[in-house]
Amino acid sequence: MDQALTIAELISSGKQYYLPSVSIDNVIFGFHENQLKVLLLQIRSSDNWGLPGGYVFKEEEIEDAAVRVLKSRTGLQDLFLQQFYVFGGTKRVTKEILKPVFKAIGTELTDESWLMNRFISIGYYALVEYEKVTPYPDELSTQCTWHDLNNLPGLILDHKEIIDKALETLRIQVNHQPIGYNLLPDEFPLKSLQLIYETILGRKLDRGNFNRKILGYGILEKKQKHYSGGAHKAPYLYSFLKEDYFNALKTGLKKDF
Amino acid sequence: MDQALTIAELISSGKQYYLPSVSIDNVIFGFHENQLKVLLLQIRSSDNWGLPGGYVFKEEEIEDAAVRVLKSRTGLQDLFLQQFYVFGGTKRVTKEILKPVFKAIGTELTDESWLMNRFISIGYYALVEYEKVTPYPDELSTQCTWHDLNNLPGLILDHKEIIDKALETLRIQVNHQPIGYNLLPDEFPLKSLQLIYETILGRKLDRGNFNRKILGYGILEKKQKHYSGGAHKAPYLYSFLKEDYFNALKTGLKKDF
DNA sequence: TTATTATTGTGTCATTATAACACAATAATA
DNA sequence: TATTATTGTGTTATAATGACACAATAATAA
Repeated sequence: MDQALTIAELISSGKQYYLPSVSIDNVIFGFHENQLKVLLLQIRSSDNWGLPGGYVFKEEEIEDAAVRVLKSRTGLQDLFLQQFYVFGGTKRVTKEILKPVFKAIGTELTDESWLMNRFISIGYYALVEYEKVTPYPDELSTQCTWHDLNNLPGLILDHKEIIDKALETLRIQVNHQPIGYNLLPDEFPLKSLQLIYETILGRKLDRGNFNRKILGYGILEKKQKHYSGGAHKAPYLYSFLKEDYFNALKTGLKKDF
Repeated sequence: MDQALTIAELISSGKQYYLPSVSIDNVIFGFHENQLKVLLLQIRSSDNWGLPGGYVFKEEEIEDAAVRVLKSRTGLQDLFLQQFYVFGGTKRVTKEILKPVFKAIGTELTDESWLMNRFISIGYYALVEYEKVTPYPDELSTQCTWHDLNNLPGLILDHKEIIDKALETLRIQVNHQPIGYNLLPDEFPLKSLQLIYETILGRKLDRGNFNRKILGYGILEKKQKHYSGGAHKAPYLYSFLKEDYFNALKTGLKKDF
């Protein structure tokens, strides 16, 4: 699942290039139309979707592998991937799922293929600015598109569980991660940031209290007004003061305990 | 590194039993004499110490493997292991470290041994009640003892990094983990719980404020007084109300954001 | 031109949480 | 009986939180 290898090569001789038993799955979150989205690939020959994942070269750092895999399967690059969990179930990969996929691209996968072995999968997540992304699918997939978190399609293997775990991790680490920094454009209204926090935390926040609190951290800079075209008062735009933001995150936006 | 296999078998035919490329390392925290401790094995033939780790059987769930490995290397069982990170560096295992270890137990390890391959290691941590533990070392180790976190001996591979990461994870998740539940005996004075929080958070807490706060969560039950023998007032002992405690942890002891 | 609508920026206020310190009570020892 | 160390609890100032209020203001409709 790397650009350097064709599918045929992957099947026939992937074993000699890749680290056995280890795979990567990336959960990419985006924010658009006031909703948190996740990037999925439609598996060729099926109605099922999957996360952009792949394998690790024998002499490659796993983080580098996560970055490379994501680029080759979706075209995305220059984003901050964060490892969050390992999915190690013995029943993760089944031939019922893999065989039709490879058949659809004109290749036969035998029971003896190294791809049919057990793989544990290292989960990475990233938050990306939706507008900056033009994902394109690889050979194995027919589509690469954003999906609403509340309305996911059928997912292969344990990918639903992986997405849920990524979101849970994000929730627990909400005060230690640069939530809005990567999900929003350079300039944005406070309401957008509030909606992201509400989605991640799974509850409504009071607008006034949210504004005062987030501004109180001293990590935002007020910019010009934004005339949205709606029949209402125009909000000010803000941008992150990157240095102050990352300094504040070191100890957490709110102290623990 | 399992009881069913001898060291000789591990070297000669481990490859056919174990999942390639994947290993486990356990960080076991204990609390004794008002200090947070970590359990280490002294590597035979050296002054270096290491975490109790091992390998995963081909058809074994990784969590089961973590439990089995810990039992076989230290004798510990019935504790709650929590996965926290994967260490995937390409340079983790070096022959300079492994060879002398196996030589010391009378076995030669060649460059071609499967043990010399690259392994990524899945980190698990557990909090255990110090008094309930009688660790004993396995064949590869001369000692299995507790070490003060502030005074660690020389550690092999990236085990220092693994311990640091475990502690950092614990710190971030402090409001979502049953911190004291596993580290303390059934009944304990509030001061002991306070010291654990102070160690994990790395700062002093005010006694009065801590008492009021922790009691305010309604997760502790007051028991009889404990006459310690010291020249001072005797503290009350407390025990956790297990059900209430775990319910409170679901949303976190303190709400995020 | 004026009224209507939706949303913004900011204000208020009661409640709760936090931090820092105070002090009497009390086991054991001198 | 005095001393010592530590406990349970109290006080007070400051800060954070949650719930709601209301005038200001873009765009649209009357």
